[in-house]
Amino acid sequence: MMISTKSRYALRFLIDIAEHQADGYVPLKDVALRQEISEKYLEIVVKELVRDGLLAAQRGKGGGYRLNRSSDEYNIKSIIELMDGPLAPVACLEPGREACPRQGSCRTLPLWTGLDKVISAYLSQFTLTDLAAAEEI
Amino acid sequence: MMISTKSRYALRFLIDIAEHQADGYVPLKDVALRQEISEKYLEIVVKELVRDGLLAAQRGKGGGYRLNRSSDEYNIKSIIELMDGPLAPVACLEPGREACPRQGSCRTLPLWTGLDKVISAYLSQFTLTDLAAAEEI
DNA sequence: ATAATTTCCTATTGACATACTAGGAATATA
DNA sequence: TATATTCCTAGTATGTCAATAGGAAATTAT
Repeated sequence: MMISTKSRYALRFLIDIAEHQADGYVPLKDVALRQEISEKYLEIVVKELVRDGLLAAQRGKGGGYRLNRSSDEYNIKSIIELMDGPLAPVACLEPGREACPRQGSCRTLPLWTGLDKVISAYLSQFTLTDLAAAEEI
Repeated sequence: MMISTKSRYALRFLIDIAEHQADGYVPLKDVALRQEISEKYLEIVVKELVRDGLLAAQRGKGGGYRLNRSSDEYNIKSIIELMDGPLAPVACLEPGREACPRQGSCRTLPLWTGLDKVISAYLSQFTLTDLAAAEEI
């Protein structure tokens, strides 16, 4: 398993907001109830989404969260990378990493590079809109 | 990062054996030296490969390991699953798991199912032969 | 036979990340 | 002013991963 609970919760939170923000700010409590996720843990997840500008937050009574942009501007790959860090299947492919000394002769590197491409390409093609709307992708 | 050190070492071990077994049994020590992997840890990895019939082992002086079949009969996906367990990107897709109660309404499930397919399809298409031979895949 | 080599077996450990909990402060509205 | 909500800091339990340690069993080369 490679996609963390944090990423999965973040996606479900964003989708839930996308589906309910028509009525104004959506309180975290409501999402936690609908999605059956611990409020306290969800707070931690959502904090990062706010900090990175994906969500607008409003404190106090009547407050909550709403999306900062239209839902087709939220790329799925970006969201996951925001929560989990690089999607690279092996450490030596993570960005900002010094080159592995075995790189030249490594028989497995091309395999991992290809896998990385396939995963990135797949996740890059979807946005929140796709997930909120679709029964099937 | 999703591919464990165990899987990566297993692949490198098998490839190394494939490239050197012409001379007879290949001792673990030699592979560990060439691949710069801790002998003791490699033992643990290799033990599983033997137990599952991928490798034949010969004890004592002049002993070591060799492949049990021809190298194009070693599927990469199978090897990784042997070491790491299911490749499913999320727990709810792991085989032998009771169905998630939210399954019907889950907005993210199709995403994970699709990702799982893409990863499986990619890794299924290669064998040890491809890795041992290829500079590029 | 014997020494050397090699696999096999059991146990332990340190480090780290993940998922989650707890309590309350700050803020805004009804 | 009461209430509802986000925000902030801290702590914790659990588990997994990668690696180490020490030696027993087996087999061969000499």
